[in-house]
Amino acid sequence: MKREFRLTRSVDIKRVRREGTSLAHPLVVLLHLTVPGGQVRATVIATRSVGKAVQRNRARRRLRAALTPYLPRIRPGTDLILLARKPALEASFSDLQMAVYTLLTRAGLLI
RNA sequence: CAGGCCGGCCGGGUGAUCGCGUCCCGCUGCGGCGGGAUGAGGAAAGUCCGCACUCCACAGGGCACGACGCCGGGGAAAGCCCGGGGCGGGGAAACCUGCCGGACAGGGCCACAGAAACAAACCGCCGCCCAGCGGGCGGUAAGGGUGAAAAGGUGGUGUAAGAGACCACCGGCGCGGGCAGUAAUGUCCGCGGCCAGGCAACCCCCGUCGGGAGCAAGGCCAAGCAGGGACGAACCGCGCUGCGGCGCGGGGGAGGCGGCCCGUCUCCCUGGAGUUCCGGGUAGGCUGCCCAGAUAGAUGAUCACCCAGGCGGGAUUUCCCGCUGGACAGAAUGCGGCUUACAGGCCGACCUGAGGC
RNA sequence: GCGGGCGUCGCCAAGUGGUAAGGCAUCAGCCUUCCAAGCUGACAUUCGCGGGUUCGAAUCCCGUCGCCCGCU
Repeated sequence: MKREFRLTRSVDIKRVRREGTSLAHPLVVLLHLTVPGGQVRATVIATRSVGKAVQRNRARRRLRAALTPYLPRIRPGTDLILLARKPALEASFSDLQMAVYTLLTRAGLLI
């Protein structure tokens, strides 16, 4: 995932968490917010509840890898956050990808 | 060969497809594109000790507080490393492991039990007296009993009974000396008094060291806003004066000084330094910051084969087949240590047992 | 990255060198026709865990694990 497509600003992330819509799945939670004008920006968060540093990094990397193929198909002007849950560590990669796809579809973000 | 023990090292490899950070080169329609190089650990971890570095004006003295404490060497330093010494614990052995200034400087504590816990007579023993199958006074720490702990052990002399009271040997302590060792210390000889607890991971005393905070330290830039209330030292002397003030000295106030005092520095003394309360604004960038160097955090995803290892089956001396399968863990200023976690494997030294030559 | 604090029964907790209070909950019994209340009794061989100091440790020292709070 290129830096261009990343949601990096602390304020932006706080805004999505505050004003965005959230959708839950056993493996991952999706938060998204429509922001006029911009391109797609996304980030992955794994909190301490997922595990220690190794587990958190691993969860983030796998989720990022699962999300990347869908980026070109997401409606522009969307900020989104993927929040890793603990079972995401044990899940297979195809299950992770399926979970991300399901969430994006339910949110109506795919074009 | 089996088991153990010590030290050191490694801690998957190759390839394919899709991707990421940083740097360099080239092209560019400035959005990028192409090529190349490079990209986690022995503990990166816990944050337990140090140091560099930065700010607190300088980092000064004393108190307080904290850490450390056998000897020698290494080290910038350290609750660090190496070697050695003493006392203790474990093991058959190789070896592993705990502790280490002072208890006549002083204070405190030692529950229960026990007569008594640092000063002592409950039973017993002995003497005398009352007098009688008991009691009183005195002597006695050898015996009994209590306890984690109660005036060194054995034998003798001695005595009313006893006791280092005295003697011999042994153990311990102190002093003096010889020898070995850089030293801690060891060992031998002589002398002494016979020697009255323990705990300083309780306070404490002695010695050594430590000023405080920490890269969210700190520096620069940009953006933004709105101020208000309370407290607050009566200054004094001298000199200059263009009469508005200014300078010097003393006194006082506030702060640096994050525990206190001294000392010291800065600012201020009535259009006022500053302290404090309420309210308002900001939550960005660059730097510090690295031959990995991010700034919500790059080294990943998927797969194949191989290599260790484990299990099962068939041959049974090395062979074949199938399944399984690689730990602990992810840099955020850098470095030196400590501690803790860790599948499996390699190398070397040593100990014990069994067998062969 | 850094600074500080707390772990005692299922829950809330006292105890800071001498053998672990108390309340709620739970269980058993009494009372009641039954329930509740009340009364009586039971309930911590590991004080988060592992070592050490001490005659003796929840308490003192060292290490370790978990949780909480604060700092841009």
